[in-house]
Amino acid sequence: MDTEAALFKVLSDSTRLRLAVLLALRGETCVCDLATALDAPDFRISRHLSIMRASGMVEARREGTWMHYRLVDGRTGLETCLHACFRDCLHDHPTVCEDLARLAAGACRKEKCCV
Amino acid sequence: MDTEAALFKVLSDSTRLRLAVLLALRGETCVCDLATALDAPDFRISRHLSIMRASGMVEARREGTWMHYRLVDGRTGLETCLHACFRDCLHDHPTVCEDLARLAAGACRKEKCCV
DNA sequence: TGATTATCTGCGTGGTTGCGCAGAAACGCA
DNA sequence: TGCGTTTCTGCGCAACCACGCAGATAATCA
Repeated sequence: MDTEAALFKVLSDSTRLRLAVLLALRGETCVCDLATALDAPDFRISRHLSIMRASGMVEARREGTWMHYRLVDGRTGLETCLHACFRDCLHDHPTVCEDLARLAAGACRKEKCCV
Repeated sequence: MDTEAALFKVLSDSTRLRLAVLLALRGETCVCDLATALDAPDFRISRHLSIMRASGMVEARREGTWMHYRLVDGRTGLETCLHACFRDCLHDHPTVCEDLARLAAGACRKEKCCV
């Protein structure tokens, strides 16, 4: 049961939970866009993503200077169920809506990122 | 989003996660039976239940010396979804099965409890 | 090579967490 | 009131965690 508790622990921080929901809704996204979305310093986003990566929840793909993160497909029933929770129960959460709005407004200003 | 993260935080400890799943599967159960099920000292169970109670996840009902705890009906989509996870994804988890077996073997030896 | 941009990481700090022990509280009963 | 049972709680301790800062690393381009 430690494995399952560890999964919940990863989601027990609001920064990481917001990242997980964003990745579930938007798919692959780069660090700078995630930092814009959450209005948080990039090193904080990066550190939380590395925690999520170590737990196996997300994977990373490098493209030039940019790192693109994405949610790994659920490998257990619990993981799959939680991903569904992200999409179905949290997609209209005020904070998530704000995050998405900031992302839409601020992303891709750096032209070569996330095209 | 802090509210939702706090919900995950409650479940991020394996003792509390086991308690939540047990209560989801068995319904109302008293502290001594939960301590038997998890094979853990009663004061530890009690403390974790008080954390779950403070978060609004469980409610308690006193009956003489015994305290019976039960999962509160989900009041948000997320809570309801998580309860479904407990029942659908974790009911056959080895640890949960062991907990249920200990409970079946050891419960109600104290005749007046949980009849 | 050197500058620039994007991302990551070592470090110190303050705050939180779960633990066991021991004892307290709540209740029933003689 | 006094005893036994069940449950809860104050305390001290060791481990963990998220934070910001500052600097390192990685890749691109002039």
